[in-house]
Amino acid sequence: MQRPEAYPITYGVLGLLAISGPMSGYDLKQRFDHILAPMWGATHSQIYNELRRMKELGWVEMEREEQESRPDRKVYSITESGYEALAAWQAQPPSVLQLRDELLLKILFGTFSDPEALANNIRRGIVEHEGRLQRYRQNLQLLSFVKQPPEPGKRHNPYAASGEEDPYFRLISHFAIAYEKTYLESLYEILEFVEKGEHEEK
Amino acid sequence: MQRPEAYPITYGVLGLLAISGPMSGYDLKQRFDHILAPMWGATHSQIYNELRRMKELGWVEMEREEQESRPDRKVYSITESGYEALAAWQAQPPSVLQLRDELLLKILFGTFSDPEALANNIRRGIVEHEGRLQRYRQNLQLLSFVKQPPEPGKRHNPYAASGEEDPYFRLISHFAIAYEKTYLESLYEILEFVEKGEHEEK
DNA sequence: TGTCGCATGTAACCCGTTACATGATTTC
DNA sequence: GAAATCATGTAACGGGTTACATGCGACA
Repeated sequence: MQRPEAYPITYGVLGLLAISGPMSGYDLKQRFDHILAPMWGATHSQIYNELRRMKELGWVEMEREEQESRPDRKVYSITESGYEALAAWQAQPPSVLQLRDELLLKILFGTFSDPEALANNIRRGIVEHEGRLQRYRQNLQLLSFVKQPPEPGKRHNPYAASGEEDPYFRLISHFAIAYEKTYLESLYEILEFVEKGEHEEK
Repeated sequence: MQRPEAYPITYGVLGLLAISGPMSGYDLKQRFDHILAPMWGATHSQIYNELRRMKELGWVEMEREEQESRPDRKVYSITESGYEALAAWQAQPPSVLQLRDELLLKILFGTFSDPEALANNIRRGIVEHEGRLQRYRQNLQLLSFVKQPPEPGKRHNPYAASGEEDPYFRLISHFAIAYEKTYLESLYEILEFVEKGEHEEK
């Protein structure tokens, strides 16, 4: 079987260009961290890589934007061929979700751990996920409008162009919020158990 | 910064040996798929690799078990030095959780997708996660006793040896069930929205 | 006759991570 | 004067996946 020409991360960048309009690699990284955080992560080096790949495939175009006293911005936009590639990927069955959660792994083997150290790590996890929950809630309030100035003769996100919010972004944000709430509830429950054991130890 | 001597997957295998007792690589793969499915995945080739790594580190020992008309089983058990390594890892702050969910990615860009194809993929996701939910529930009923015959002079899971269930396994299973329920609720909600749009399209 | 389960490995590949690199401007 | 932001890249490395490899017994 031959290797695919693109990967989920590729389509992640492509899709962001589709729903949010033309952007530089730098902007894409910021957007990625806000909007795609619940489902995919990417470093800036990866994004620049995918942009090069997609340019070679003809899925995106690049326009240089000159700036004084700063490096030029390279603004990428999705092409018609890019829209087709995006829809074709979306029609394929997705790969199976694979979690990789080191905190849960440490908890599972809790019998062999120092209770205090374990409790500390659970508390760290709670702080981390409380932060995520807040950010996702802010996303809904601040970023629910995926704005995009309509350009004549070009395709664009119909919701964004009309000033409405993209309903899929709202659905995914709800998902992310529900997810974090469930995650946190479990962590609090587990912490309670570990702290009880910590107490009995003394 | 130098590379670590071991990784989460390494400790996943090591921890399984700690809570479930001596096992072959083949057994570890089966256990892994059942117990660690909610938080980490591993192929058999990876497990054999980690066993080799840990044997070199002195964290596990191997004993060959001869069998007629089948390949010999190599039974691995955790050493005292392995227990120490496990606890040391557990005391370190865990790496940040990074989700990679291709289905959510496809949904987020739903504006540009064929609604019927998208709905089909959501239905696939529902089937997948309903299956997971069932398996995690069965885990709780069938595998809640992490049995392990007590061997004199050797360390072991105190819960398993006494015939009690490991409370951490129960907590993690509860987590996994709550997680899948939340995930499914969101998928049903999203499917409803997509099907409504599908209908209006006609 | 063929596929599934048992049982253990090796080889190739690449996405994703980490570190390195550059350099101006603005903020504390 | 240090740190953060803007802005774009390259290089090295390895964990994780996929495919290849072997061979017996049981079961349909």
